This record gives sequence, C-alpha cells and structure tokens, in this order.
Amino acid sequence: MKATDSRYRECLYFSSNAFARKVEKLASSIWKKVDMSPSHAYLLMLVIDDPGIQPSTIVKQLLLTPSTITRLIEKLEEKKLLVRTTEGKLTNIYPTPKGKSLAPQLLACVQEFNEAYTTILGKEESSRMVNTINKLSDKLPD
Amino acid sequence: MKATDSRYRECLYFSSNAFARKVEKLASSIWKKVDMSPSHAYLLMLVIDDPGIQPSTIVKQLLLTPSTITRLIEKLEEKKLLVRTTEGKLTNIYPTPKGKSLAPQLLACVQEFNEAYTTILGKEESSRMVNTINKLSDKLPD
DNA sequence: CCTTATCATTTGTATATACAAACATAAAAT
DNA sequence: ATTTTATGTTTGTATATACAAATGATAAGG
Repeated sequence: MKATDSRYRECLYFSSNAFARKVEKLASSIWKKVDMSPSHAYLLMLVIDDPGIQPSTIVKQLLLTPSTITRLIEKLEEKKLLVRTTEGKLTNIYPTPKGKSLAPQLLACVQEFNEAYTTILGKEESSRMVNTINKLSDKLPD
Repeated sequence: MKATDSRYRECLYFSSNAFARKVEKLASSIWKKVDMSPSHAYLLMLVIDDPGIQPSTIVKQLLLTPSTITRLIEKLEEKKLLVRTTEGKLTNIYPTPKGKSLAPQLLACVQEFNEAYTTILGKEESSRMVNTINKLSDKLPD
C-alpha cells in the first residue's frame, strides 16, 4: 500500500518513519557494493577526511549517540579500515591504508545515491525537502 | 549539533534518518504513558477499530514487513491486549476487553502527539511536511 | 486426485540504534 | 592536595525492524 492510502497517512510518526526506512533501503543497496552500511561508510569518510578525529566529534557530525558511534567504530576496526589510539580520556581514530584506499569508491557511492534520489524525486523537490527536514529537525527537542 | 550544521546536512540519508529518530523519540515519550511503543499502539488501535483484522491487512496499513507485524502482535498478545485465532492459513486478530479498554487513552496519546508536533513545527508547515513526505515516499521503490 | 504453484504467517537470525550504568580521566573547588 | 564535578568513551542490555528460509494451507493444472 502507498503511504498516501494508509489510514495513518496524516500522522507524522508514520510518514517520517516509513520515508526514512525507504531512504535507508535505497542507500543500503548502493553501499552494499563496498560491503558496508551507509552509517559505516559516512563514518569512514569522516575519518579519512579528518584523521585523528575523536568519537565525540563524530557523534556531533552524524547525529547519533556515543554508544552507537562506539559500535560503528568497533566494526570498522574489525574490518581493518581504521584504528583507535587512546591517550588519557581521549580517543583518536585514524584510517588504515586499506581504509584510505576505499575513498574513491565511497565517493562514488555518495554520488550514485544522490543521483538515485534526485532522479526519482526531482532535483528541486529533493533539495527543498532536505532543507525543510533539517529545519524542522532542529526545532524538535533532543 | 544541529542538522543544519552537520557536514552531511545536504544528504537525504542523514536528514531523513535523523528526523525520523527525533519524531520517534517524541512519540515514544508520549506513548510511554500507556507503556507501549507507538507501533504497538497504532497496531492495537487498528485491531480495536476492525476486530478480526488479518496480519496481511495490518502490514499494508502500517507499512511494515510481515515479520515485524508478527513480532508486534506477539508482544501485544503477551500483554493480553489482543488474541490471535488461526483457521487454515488465515489469522484473525481480536482485541481483548483489556485491550479495548485502552481505547480512550490511546486516542488521547494520538492527540497529544499531534498537538506536540504541530505546536513545535506549526500547523501549516507540519501538515505540508507530512503530505510532501508521503508523496515522495510513494515515489521511492519498495 | 496428485502435484505444483501461490499465498499468509511465523521463525531464525542479523542490523541499527539507544538508554543507562560503568569507567577512566581531567578539571574545578574547597 | 584531596574531594567533587564534569567529560569522553565503552559496556550491558533492550528495542525496532528486516531478510531469508521454513511452515502451513489453499488453489490450479495436469
């Protein structure tokens, strides 16, 4: 059934969740090429762009909680794509050569994903959508 | 950090996910009063409004997968809020008296949630948002 | 009728995410 | 200098959701 036909079509809870699930699915299908989920890929890109970045900074950039970030990092470390070095209470994350070598493919995925949804939704409309979502998102409480 | 400040602010993947998480959180805080997650509550309301409804119909209404629906139903059955009767390959779901008695509280939560976000986002803007999201959602592939 | 295809539901397992508590360290206050 | 508070990170555990395979049952084709 289409969202516009659901009994709960007017409820923001449903709309936003259903939409996010669809976007997630589209994104996942693209990042499967590098055998990674979109979150992992974005985190890795952040680390490649800013070697030594700390988890707390990643938390802010990705808008996820600290525990989630730890878990994402753990997985990427297992895959030998990045390493953690801890000094005192601070942790620094660096990409490994293997991780760094993925950079071009990661960028290609970003581009492919962006093209995929702008093609489907229209260039105008999707960028307006993203802006509106962000604006509203900022109004909602943490 | 605000969504509008994230490095990935222009990516629909981030925006839609972050937004959905916030909406989910707001919704959860309200439905905690009836000790239920929003999904469980909406499912229960569906069953109360249409006793004997089948899982496949719920799937279409809630835009979730069959396995997720089974899991939601299981939990509500554990809580004695609904019952399943299976005949042949079809299953019918009925609310228990206990489940039915929750109806007014469930409605109150719906209302409270709607008021919460329309207050925050503005009446106009939130209803436009919901419509746009649904429209775009329908364009994305299953 | 028997076999095969189709449909509805469930089960096993996996992913993404979060909350709350635990740690570990650094900074501030007395 | 010792205690308190604050900060950054990790761990234990829980929730929501999904995919793929299994199950159970009806329907269709030979």
